[in-house]
Amino acid sequence: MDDTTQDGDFATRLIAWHRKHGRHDLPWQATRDPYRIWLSEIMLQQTQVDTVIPYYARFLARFPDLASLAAAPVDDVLALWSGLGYYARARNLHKAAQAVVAQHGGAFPRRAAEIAELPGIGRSTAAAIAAFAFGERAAILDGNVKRVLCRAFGIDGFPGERAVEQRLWALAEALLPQTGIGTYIQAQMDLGATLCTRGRPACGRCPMAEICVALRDERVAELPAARPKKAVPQRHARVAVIVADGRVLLERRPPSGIWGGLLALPEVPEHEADAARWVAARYGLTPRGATTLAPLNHAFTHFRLEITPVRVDVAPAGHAVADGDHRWLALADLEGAGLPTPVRRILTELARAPQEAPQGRLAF
DNA sequence: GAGTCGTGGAC
DNA sequence: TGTCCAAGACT
Repeated sequence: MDDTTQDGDFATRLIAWHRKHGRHDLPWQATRDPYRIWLSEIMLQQTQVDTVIPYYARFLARFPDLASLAAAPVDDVLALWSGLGYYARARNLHKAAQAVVAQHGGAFPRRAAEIAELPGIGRSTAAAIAAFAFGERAAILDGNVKRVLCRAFGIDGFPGERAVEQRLWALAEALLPQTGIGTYIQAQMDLGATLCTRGRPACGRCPMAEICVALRDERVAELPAARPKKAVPQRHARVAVIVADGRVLLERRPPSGIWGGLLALPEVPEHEADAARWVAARYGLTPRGATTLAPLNHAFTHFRLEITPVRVDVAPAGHAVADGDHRWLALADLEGAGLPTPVRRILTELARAPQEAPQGRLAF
């Protein structure tokens, strides 16, 4: 089939549908400010709209414009990102803001090709920003568009595969209307998010029903093709909950890897049998007792992690090891810190019942 | 090209 | 409870 000509007025159908049935009241739709559009696109990467909305509002309240973001310490940015996941997005956002100030005099670049040079912005996100903020005629290819195109045009193969993705990009480019790009792109996203959904698509109300290959061939449920399955490994970690004077010791994680750059509970090396002795040796603290707490499970996309917290009460000792990569966090002050979700859960429970009797076995 | 990177919603 | 994956990018 010729993707470039047999489009059945794809864009025309989509835009007409969007006028009546699209989403028009999302918080980032009321502006053409590239900063606000950019922020929304980054937060929405691999993240659903309902999850983003409160983060978006808090972030803009603290950083109303690009200059304020560029001038802020990265820890403040990470704190506002805490719980949203994919923290490299926050670090790249911060870096990109500084790059715009340094290289573009604070004015956000207007063309998709330039926008894509900024850290954390790939081809699809750059196109979305350029289209929404500046009306550039550029194609996006996110999860929604992939799903809609695979179904409407009956495209086989896993969309993450190179050849399939190239074909989808070409198709997305070919389908672009001459005008009304911003509306068209929003319409694509809305169709995928509200109607051509993964689970139960509402084909009865779909503007593409007359031309949809998957619907015609009764292949809606099998398109797009599923990701090839892989075994998800199970990992284990012990973390030290070092408590002194109602405060807990946090340690910054390495810049790359899981929870990169975030403050988190120190991870006890696997070969260390005695967590308390390790704490004494590593931090120069004086343990008064250690208790293994109830383990908790955290599921990532690509592995499972069982976290066993070991509470180590130590003598105050002037709160040693306080530097840029360590921080004694008061349990009463959990909200402001940029913490991974499991760490926040552990500490919230600790703050709720700090004197609670040990739940697990004693470490020594 | 295949791994890595978080979290929560949907089923 | 498990499985899949969402407005992807980077290495």
